[in-house]
Parts: sequence; structure tokens; C-alpha cells
Amino acid sequence: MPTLQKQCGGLASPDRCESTDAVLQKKEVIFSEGSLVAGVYFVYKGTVKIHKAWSPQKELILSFARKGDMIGYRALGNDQILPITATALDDVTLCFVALPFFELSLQSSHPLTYALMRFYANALQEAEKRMRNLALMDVKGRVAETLLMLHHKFGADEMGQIAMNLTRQVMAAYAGTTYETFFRMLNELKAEGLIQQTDESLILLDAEKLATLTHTAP
Amino acid sequence: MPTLQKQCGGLASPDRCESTDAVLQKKEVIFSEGSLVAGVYFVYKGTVKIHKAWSPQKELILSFARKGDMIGYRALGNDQILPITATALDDVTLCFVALPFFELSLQSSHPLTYALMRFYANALQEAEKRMRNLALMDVKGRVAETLLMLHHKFGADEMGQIAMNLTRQVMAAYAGTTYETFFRMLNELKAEGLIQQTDESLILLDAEKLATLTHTAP
DNA sequence: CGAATAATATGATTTATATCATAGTTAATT
DNA sequence: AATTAACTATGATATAAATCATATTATTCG
Repeated sequence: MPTLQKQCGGLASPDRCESTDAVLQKKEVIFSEGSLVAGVYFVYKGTVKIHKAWSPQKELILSFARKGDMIGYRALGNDQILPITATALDDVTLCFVALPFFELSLQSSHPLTYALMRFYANALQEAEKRMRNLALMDVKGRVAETLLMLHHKFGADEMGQIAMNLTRQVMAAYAGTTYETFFRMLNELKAEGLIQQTDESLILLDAEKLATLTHTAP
Repeated sequence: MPTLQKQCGGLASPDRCESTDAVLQKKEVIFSEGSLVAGVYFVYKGTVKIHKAWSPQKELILSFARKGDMIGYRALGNDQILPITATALDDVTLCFVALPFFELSLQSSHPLTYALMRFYANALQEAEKRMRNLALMDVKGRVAETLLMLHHKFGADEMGQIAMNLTRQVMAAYAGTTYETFFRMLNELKAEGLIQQTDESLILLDAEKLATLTHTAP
């Protein structure tokens, strides 16, 4: 039973679920902003978006979680209220770890606590970098950043196609812009020969130059 | 010697500096983005801004640190490169804790590691909330949010004056806008009777309504 | 103390990006 | 297979906020 520690040393998901196993369909909400924290989940299969609503029409996607990722950890702060919503973008299989058990694991395992601490430190760095980008970088840079992130997060096949099937709207919500603007930016990047997009596939032709867009002030 | 643990259980600064004590003048840079991590600092006196540059002209201030706050903790991620710059806004006194000693304290103290983990979890929540705000909230909301944060962080005297003397430019850099726009928004808030500002002082007359601005989509 | 530098105050102008409008396409659902 | 709903594609228009311009007032410092 208390193998979370060994398995989660690097905070990857355990090989098999010691607890309740959950299967959710596309579009189902796993947990939502404002509700009480019940525990954390490990993603076995599928893709999950972690997002924060603003108006009913608008949201910012904070991150995507997939096979091996933990979700719900953002809630382990001082208050017991979830600050974010998690929604399945695919059919998703999750392993649920109830908070009491997770806390017990943390209490009994220093390495796990230390690993989680480092994990948060990295997440914070990432979040604050994106904070700056959302505040000061122009949309084109944020689109480039989004594409590079997707490539890194989901990988690519032999042909360079990013191994995901997110809609433009979803990508736009990550980049912090509207889908119309996102679309226009993709067109610009296509025209400049930095990316290639056919109906279903998206290929980064010049990752270097894309990266430049994310480093250079407008 | 190994009293960091006891003293930093809640991650407040230790009462006296076991290590090197540093005094810096206004505008001096404590550490800067891109350089190697040497350790963490506890602020004893003065105010420090934690910021990330974009162009030479532009920066986003991530947070302010004052008496009792720790800085440099953002660097404890996977790479040893500082992701942020810290600059003194006042004359500042700091206690420096070298990384090896800090790491040793973490290794030997589970409560400290756990406390730091929780601390990061809270910081991450905060950062991601601001991410959403910077992406989707209008400037007026962000200005209101900034004022409420300042009131909370620095407190107010009997007359309600916020106990800080940050320039408008600095406040604007926290709100993620230009100082011209920040100034205009202050005027609007003044006209609406939500704040009162005389040369040196800033008073929140209606914190409730200010908070509303940070909750409502435009 | 007086020069130089940094901060504030405002109006005018520009620009990036959101919003609106409308059509076409694909995907889901009965 | 038909109907709805969701996503994509583009042009036209509006607007929030940045940028530019220029005084004015503080503050630093030689």
C-alpha cells in the first residue's frame, strides 16, 4: 500500500492505481474551481486541460496534463478550495489518491515531500515566466511559445507532426488570446515559413526562429 | 547553528542572522536574472522588488518582499539559474543563507521541507491567479487588484494611508501596465470615490467596490 | 545650492488586438 | 441520414491601452 513514495519519487504516476480508478469522457469536468479539495489524480490516459475561468466566455488554460502527470496538486495550499478547473479533452483514465492518504505519504516520506517541493519550485518558475509573457509579450510571441510548448509536451512523430489533436480554440485559450487572433498569427507564421499546417497536422519547420520570437521584445 | 529549522518552520526570517549580513542601498541589485544561485535571503529591513525584465524599457514586478520575507526561493528549481531579479527599493538589510546550508537544513528537517512545499503551493496559486488576471482582466481591474494587494501587504495607518512609498511607476510595473495608464486609472477610481490620493498618501475608501472590479468581467 | 535626473501629470495619436459579422466545414447526436 | 452543434476561416469595425509629446514638479547629488 504505501508505495506512493517509491513510485512518486520523481512525481510520476504510480504503475497501478492503489486507489479508485476513474474513467471520464471527453468534456467531463474532473473537478472545478471553488469546490473542496478531495485529493490528487494521476493521469493514465488521455489529455486534461487545467484552466481558470474569467467570464463565462473566457478562460485561460494554465496547463495540459497527460499520461504520467499529476493534477490537483495546485490545491495543496492553505485553503482547501480548488483554485482551478480540470476538464477532460479526450476520454481520460485517472487514478485518484485521496487527500488523507496523500498527506500521510508526505508525512512519512521526506524524499516525496522534497520532490514535491522541487516540483512546485519549477512550476512556480514556469508560471511566473508566463505571467511576464502574458503581461508584456505580444500575441505572436505567445503563439510561438504555445507551439513550442506543445511540441515539447506532446512530442512529434517522424514527420514532425505534433502528437496532439487540440483545437485552435483550446490552443488560443492557452496562449491567452482569441481564436480569431490565434488563427491570424498561425497564418503569419505559415507565411514566414516557420510552421506548416494541414488540416489535422501541425509541424514546426523552424523552431529556432520561433524561439527567437519568444525572446525578442517587439 | 542548525536553528534555521526551528526559526523557519513557518518560513519567517530567523531573529538573528547566523550567516552573512548584507546592507544594500536603494536601487542596488541583490541578484539578477540569469546568474547562478548562491542561496536565499531573508529581508530584515526595507522593501525589495522581485521582477522579470522584458525589453530594457519594460519589466513586470512579480512581488514585493519586506521585513520577514524570504527571497531567492524561486531559484530552487531544476536548473541553477536565477529566473528573476531582486532590487532594493529602499535601503535594505538582508540575511544571506548560502545554498549548501539551506539544502542541508532541508535534508535534515522534514517540517521545514514540508513548510516550504506548502509555501510554494500557495505561491503557485497566487501566480496562476495573476496569470489569468494579466491575460483576461482589464487594466482597471488589475489596478484595483494592485491597490488591494498593497493595502494587504504593507498595511495602513490609523488614517487608512497605505504604509508604503512606492512610486506610481513601480505600482504600474506590478499591475502590468504603463505608468500613464496607471495614472489615468487612479484618476477614474478617484472620480468614482473608491480611493483618495494626496501627494504622498493613498487611501482605499471603498475596498469592497475595488474588490468587485477584480471579480467582474468587463 | 543649483544642475541634473527621475517622477508626475495630461492631451493627442497610433496600434495591436478584441469584437462583430457571416459562411463554410467538420464532428457529434438523434 | 438528417439535424444540430462545434470548430474553422476571413474581412470589417471598434476600442482599450500603448506610445508619443511636452510641461511640471520632485528628488538626488556633485
